[in-house]
Amino acid sequence: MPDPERDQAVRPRDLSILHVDLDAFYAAVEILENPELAGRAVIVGGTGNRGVVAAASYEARAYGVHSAMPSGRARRLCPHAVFLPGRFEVYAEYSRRFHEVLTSFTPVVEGIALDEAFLDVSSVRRLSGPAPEIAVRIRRRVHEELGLWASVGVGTTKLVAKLASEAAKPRASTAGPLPGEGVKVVSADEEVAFLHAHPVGALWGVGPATRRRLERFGVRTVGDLAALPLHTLVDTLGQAWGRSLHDLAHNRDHRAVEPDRAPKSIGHEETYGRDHHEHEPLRREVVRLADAVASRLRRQGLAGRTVTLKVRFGDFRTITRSRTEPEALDTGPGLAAVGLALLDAVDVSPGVRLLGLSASNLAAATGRQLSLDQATAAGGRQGVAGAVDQVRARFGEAAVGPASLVGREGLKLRRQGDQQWGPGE
DNA sequence: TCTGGGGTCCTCTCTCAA
DNA sequence: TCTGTTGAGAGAGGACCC
Repeated sequence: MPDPERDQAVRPRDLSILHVDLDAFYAAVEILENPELAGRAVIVGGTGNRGVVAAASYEARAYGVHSAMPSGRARRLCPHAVFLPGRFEVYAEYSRRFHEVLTSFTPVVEGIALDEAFLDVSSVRRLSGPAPEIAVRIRRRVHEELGLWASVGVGTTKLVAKLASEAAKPRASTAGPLPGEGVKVVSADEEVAFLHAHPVGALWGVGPATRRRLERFGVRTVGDLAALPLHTLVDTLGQAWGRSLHDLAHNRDHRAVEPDRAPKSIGHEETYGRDHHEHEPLRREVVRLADAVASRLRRQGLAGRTVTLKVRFGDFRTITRSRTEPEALDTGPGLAAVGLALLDAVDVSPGVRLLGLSASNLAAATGRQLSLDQATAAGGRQGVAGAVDQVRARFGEAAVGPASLVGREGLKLRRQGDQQWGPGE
C-alpha cells in the first residue's frame, strides 16, 4: 500500500541544517587555559564522593571514562588523570563567544547547550555559498577565535545533522586521540542508509529504558525500528512517543531550527555532602534556593505560577510536590512560602540527599523595578526585590539576601553553576 | 558502580465542572 | 437525586537530553 508520508520522506530536500558541537568542551577549555595539560588525561566534574564527570579529554576517554560517570569510578579507571572541579562562569563566557561566531553566519541559531547548536542556513546560502562550505568556514572561525575545535554535521534534518556531527568527532584510542573528519555532510540520497545503520540508542530520546523495551522486539538498529509496524510502537511506547519514533526511523523529522525558545521552567537543585534528617536545615535550604530562583526569574523578566519542590532521599527515591498559585511569583519570599509549605508536608526522617525548587507556568512579570528609595517608600515585595537586584548588581551577589541565611561566614547564597557536578570534597 | 544540575516532554491519575 | 461521560487542568513521576 502506498504510504504518502513515506514517499514524502524520500523526496530530495534542502541540505541546509547544521549541527555544531565543540569537542570535549570543558576539558578543552581547561587545556587551552593551561597548556601544560595538553596530551594528558583531564577530567572535569565533581571532585567529592557524590560528584560525576562532566567532561573528559580524549586521553581519559581511552580508559573508559565518560561524562555522567560517578567521579569515584573515574578515579579508579584513570588514577593518573588530572581532576579539575570545573568553572561554570569561564565555560559560559566561551559559550557566549561560540554563539557569537555562529550568529555571524546566520540569525537562525538554536542553542541546545553551552557547547552545541543547530543552524538553518537556507536563507543565507545565496550570499554565503552551499551549506558544506559554510560548515568548513564555521569550524575554522571557531578555532581561530576561541582556540577550540568543533565538529559540524550537515544534513536536511536536525536528526541527520546531529548524527553527522557525532560521526565527524575525534575518537579515543589507547594510542592517543584519532582525529575525526571535522565536517561530515550527509546528502539527501544517502540519509536513509546512514540513519538505518545507527544503533537505535542514537535516536534523540531513546535512552536505556526505551532501548530495553525495543529489544523485546529484536530492535537493535534504527533500520530494525523502521521495519516495526506503527501500531506496535504506539502500543509499546504510547501514542505521542510511538508515532514520533516511527517518523524519525523513517527519516521524517520536520522539526525546524527555533531561535530564541522561551524557557518553560527555571529552577535550582543541590545535592548535599551528607543526608539531612531534620526539617530545620532543609527549610533554610528552601529559602536559599527560592532566593536564587527568584533572582534568575527577575533577571529574565519572568514570574512563575507553579512551584515544584523536589526531594531525593538517601536511597535515591525521588518525589516532587507542586502547587499552582493564582498569581505568578518572582520574589524569594513568595517562592519560599510555597516551597516551605510543600516541604512541611514531606517526611524527611529517612534522610534527604538533594533538594530542588523550580518555577514553571512562566509568564512575563508585570512588576515594575524600583530604586531603593522608591522601594522603601512603596514597601511592596516587588519593590524590595527590585532593589535587592540593584544592590547585587552594584555590590555583588552576597551583598544582600534573606536574613535567615546569614551565618558565621557571612551570607551563603546560591548562584547558577555553583555546584554543577555535585558537592565538593 | 552508585549515580550532578538544569532542563523538556510525555503519561497516568485524580478532581471538578458541565 | 443519582449516575455516566467528557474534557480541562493540576499533580506526580519517569525518561531523556547535554
